[in-house]
Amino acid sequence: MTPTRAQTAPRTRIQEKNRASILDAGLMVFSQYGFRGATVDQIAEAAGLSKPNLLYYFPTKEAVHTALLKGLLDTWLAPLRALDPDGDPLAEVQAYVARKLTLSRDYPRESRLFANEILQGAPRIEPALSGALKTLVDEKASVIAGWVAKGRIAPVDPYHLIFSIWALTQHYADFDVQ
Amino acid sequence: MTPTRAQTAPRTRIQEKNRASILDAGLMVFSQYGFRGATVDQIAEAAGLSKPNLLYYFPTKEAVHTALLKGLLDTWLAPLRALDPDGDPLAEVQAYVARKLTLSRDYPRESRLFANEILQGAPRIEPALSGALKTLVDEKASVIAGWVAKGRIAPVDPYHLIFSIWALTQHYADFDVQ
DNA sequence: GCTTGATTTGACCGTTTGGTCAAAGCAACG
DNA sequence: CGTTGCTTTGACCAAACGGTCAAATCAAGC
Repeated sequence: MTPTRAQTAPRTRIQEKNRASILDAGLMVFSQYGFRGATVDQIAEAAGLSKPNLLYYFPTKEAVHTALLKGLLDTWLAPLRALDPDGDPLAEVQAYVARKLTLSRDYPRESRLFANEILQGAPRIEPALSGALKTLVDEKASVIAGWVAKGRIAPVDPYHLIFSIWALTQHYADFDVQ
Repeated sequence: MTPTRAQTAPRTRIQEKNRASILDAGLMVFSQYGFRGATVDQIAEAAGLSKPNLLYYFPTKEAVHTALLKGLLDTWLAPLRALDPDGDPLAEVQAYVARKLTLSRDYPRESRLFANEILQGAPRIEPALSGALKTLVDEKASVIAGWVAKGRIAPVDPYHLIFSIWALTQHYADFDVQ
């Protein structure tokens, strides 16, 4: 009925394949040039499609970008989500670092896309981020603060710790051109 | 004679003022949207000038960007350059961190401009960077390696150390919107 | 106040951009 | 084979883009 396919569940095999190609191409182009710097033609060519064909699967350029960010958040938040308040602090933090590092290494384009969005003041991620991510960060920061209070780890600012790990792992991905 | 003003030495008061306005505006816009995402109109408006008037001082959009990067490198390399091989290792590294942190805090836009350029694979900075910066980094890395060899500091990979400091300080600037 | 050179701008140009649309191609199923 | 609905595309559009140009404005010395 509606000309544009549903975002949630691709029906046919060909739709699944093309949507995947577009997202993959979009990830590549957006992460390099940012939202405004990326062109639909560029993404379409990288996906092996014509421009109108791409617009058949995603109504606008922004729709591709939004879909990427949405799919990204889950993956990106997973390592932090797994931080267990009842586990051994040092082991938990080390596990978190390891997971985050693996992510940044395995998904450098996702990491760059995220960094690029942040650079622009996160205008498109704000709704999804300020809700889920901020809550999660606050929650896990209080977990770390609890460990500090019980003297189980050295006294550090929890936000500083999360932030430092994030910065370090992300930059390993961002700067791998050097 | 030539319609475009010389890049090196602005003559009149008004030229100096306008060139400064343009560079300031360009820094703001480029650091947010990247090279391709930034528009000349946007920069001109931010500088309080008309588009043709901006093009009167800088022949192209790329000229503004190049001028910014060129002026940036000196400032950016200064903290690393000051690392003294004959000084006390710990004090030297701490001083370097402090200088770099101050820079990233005082010049967040410059930091973002640099990060944005890196994200795009540094297509415009390559000539100036691969020469000066790479040599400098290699040089200072060998200084740190010397300290390690003499047992004056804990054994760390010099590149890893420099890289870590860079990543951390830079991200303090990049992510200050959060 | 007139001249000279620096400065500023409105109008314009060719290209690229995001997006539309009608028509064509295609696969599957009766 | 013919119909039905999914897929693809060439042609097109209005807006925005980087950049040009001739003409207007301005500042300053004579």
